[in-house]
Amino acid sequence: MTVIAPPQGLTIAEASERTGLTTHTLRYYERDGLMLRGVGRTSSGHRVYTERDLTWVRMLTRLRATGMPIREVKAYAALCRQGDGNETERLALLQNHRARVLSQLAEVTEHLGAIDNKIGIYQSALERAET
Amino acid sequence: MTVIAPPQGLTIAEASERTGLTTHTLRYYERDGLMLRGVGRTSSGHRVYTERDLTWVRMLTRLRATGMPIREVKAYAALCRQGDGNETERLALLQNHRARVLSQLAEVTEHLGAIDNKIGIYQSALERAET
DNA sequence: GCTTGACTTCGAGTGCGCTCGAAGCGTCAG
DNA sequence: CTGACGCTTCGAGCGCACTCGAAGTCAAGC
Repeated sequence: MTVIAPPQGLTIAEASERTGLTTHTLRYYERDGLMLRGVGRTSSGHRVYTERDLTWVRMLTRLRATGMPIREVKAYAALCRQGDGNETERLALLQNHRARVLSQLAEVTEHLGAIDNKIGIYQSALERAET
Repeated sequence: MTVIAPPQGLTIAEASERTGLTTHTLRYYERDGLMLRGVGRTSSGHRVYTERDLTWVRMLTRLRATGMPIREVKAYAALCRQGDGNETERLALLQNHRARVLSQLAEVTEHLGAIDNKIGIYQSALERAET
């Protein structure tokens, strides 16, 4: 019967829809300690997602989408959870990640260039064949 | 006792060194049908890698490094193995892959931008803190 | 008051791509 | 002749990130 999300809160189904993650994955992330804090519950135990939760999930999604392993996201979440005073560590973690992503982008781009060459070879072979 | 590579051939250890793949991985690729043709053997059954084999392994590495799944590499290998006449399919496969890689690059780049913003925020927060 | 269905927890299962270990053999230095 | 080494095959195991299924609960509509 459609759980009514309490004022300002979203059900897990709504959170799923807005983040593009499945409800399974959202629960898994919470279980695994990737959320900033445990997600709130209604009196009946249903999850209530706030906008802050969604904002965090979106950040988390960016980290994951750029290849940060779960365990490192977890470490970052732990730092944020701890509160003020460790900004230097958080910054270092993100900069580290940034460097890795950049070098991976460069690598992929280089490989792509070689693949493009191959594509070019097939294309001109086919052109020659059809004349 | 150091297997003497036959004229123009390389042992799996040498192939490993030149490709950066472990001998385990090289054997696994062959087992799994990713090689163009089975790698040659000496009379005693040891693998003999030719330059052509290495060239193929390097292509294969590029495909893998850009995220092509093993099963698709296998499909591409099968097309090449089949010989002339399916260049259109090979081209389509590569172009398809190229498109996926490009959109993935774009996505990662976009996420990276957001992460960069976060980094900027931490940096200016830290600067403000130390004055 | 009963059915419905979206939620809950828990733990097991899946797919991918390696990665590793065990057991055996062939060749050569000593 | 012996021992060591580097290969061989085969099959099992692993790490990651989900993904799924089962069994139960709870609130609302009929």
